[in-house]
Amino acid sequence: MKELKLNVKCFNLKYTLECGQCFRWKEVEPNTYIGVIKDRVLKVKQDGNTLYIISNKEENLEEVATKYLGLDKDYETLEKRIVLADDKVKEAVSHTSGLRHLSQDFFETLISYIISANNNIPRISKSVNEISKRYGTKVEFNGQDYYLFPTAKQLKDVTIAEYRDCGVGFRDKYIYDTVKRINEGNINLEELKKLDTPKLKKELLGIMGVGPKVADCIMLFSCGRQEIFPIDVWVERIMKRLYFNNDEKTTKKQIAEYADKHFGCDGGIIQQHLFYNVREGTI
DNA sequence: TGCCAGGCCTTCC
DNA sequence: GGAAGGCATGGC
Repeated sequence: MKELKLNVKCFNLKYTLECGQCFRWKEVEPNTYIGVIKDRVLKVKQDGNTLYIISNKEENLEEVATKYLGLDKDYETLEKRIVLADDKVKEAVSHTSGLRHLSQDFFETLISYIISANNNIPRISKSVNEISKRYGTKVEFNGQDYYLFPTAKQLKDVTIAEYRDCGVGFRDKYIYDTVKRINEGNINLEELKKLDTPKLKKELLGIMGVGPKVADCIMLFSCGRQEIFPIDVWVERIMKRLYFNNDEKTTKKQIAEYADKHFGCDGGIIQQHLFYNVREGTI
């Protein structure tokens, strides 16, 4: 098995994989993670400015890993720019420098974030893994079995009750309906991805179980819309504390407007730093 | 035990 | 258009 070695700058594997944007990575040794992405298993280790990557599938590995991990983007310039936003952002970024957005699969992200509604990260992770194990393609890596996230086609005959058995709770019917519509051609993800952001959001909001926050996460994490600033309970809390004098009456709309005005096209990554830090208790 | 989690849907004004 | 209530389930 050939090992890919990549030189990186302004990249932190731990922050990138543990910031809550993805659900299928597991730390197996210090600074070493195994995860399943669209079509393969990756084992990634970071040692300083070097990433060591092996996979069950070596075809296009460098290209796939580079794109997935966001290594084709200039985060040095980005971070230098976002810390100028204000001292609160600067403080947050000082704890989590090197955190990047991944470029994740659209369908997997859609289903995962439908599951995320009023849920917690460990349980989301558990459900996504269970769906993969039951319905996804099995692949072998280092003598162990892993499962790709299933395609819509592979989920064609799955019933609402079977989703429920995967631990998704009341979101079972939303997943069922979404998969059904995709398989009927009623929703075409490839076409959606080409839409401009307002149109894309409108289409996503037409999917059962997808509201404003879930739509935002999908657009940010799998459609490359970097300016999107998702507001969940954690971000709402920290934004109120940092920018609205802890005023309980502050609305999500006010927070969204503030983020748009002050963070602009960098809203997405700033949100991610705030989210990670507030959960860790570092801001 | 009761509250909370990367909220959304339905119902009712 | 906005407010209130319900919702599965595991962790604390």
